[in-house]
Amino acid sequence: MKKQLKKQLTNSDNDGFFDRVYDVVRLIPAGRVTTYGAIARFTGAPKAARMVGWAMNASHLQPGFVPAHRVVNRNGLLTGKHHFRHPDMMQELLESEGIAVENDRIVEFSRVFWDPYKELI
DNA sequence: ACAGTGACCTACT
DNA sequence: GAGTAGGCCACTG
Repeated sequence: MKKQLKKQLTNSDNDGFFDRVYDVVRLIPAGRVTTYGAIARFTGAPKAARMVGWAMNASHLQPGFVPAHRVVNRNGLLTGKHHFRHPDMMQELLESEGIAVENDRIVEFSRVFWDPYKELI
């Protein structure tokens, strides 16, 4: 575990996928959210959404702040809430940023959705 | 070495 | 529309 993470942290023989993922996630403004798929597309691996999820799993070990709570699945569902220190932390973080969450789902998801392609061009 | 498992998504029945 | 299959690739037993 530590070895692999160290590899990514040191960025030695890494193709940069994880780092690009973290970079994009860090660029998500407060009060907006994006999806695993959107990040995967934007980082050049359209079908590697699961890897984005895995990257989020290790995001808390990254240097700096990685707002993993602003990344949800395509339906606006908070599928990753159980991987936070507290299961309800994800929802509370989102609500503290002005995002309404109901039944583990983001209300008005299409309105707060942040598309890297539209915002980072 | 190998098979199973995932914070997922798209595309095809 | 629901259900299935395939893809991505790191990690685990």
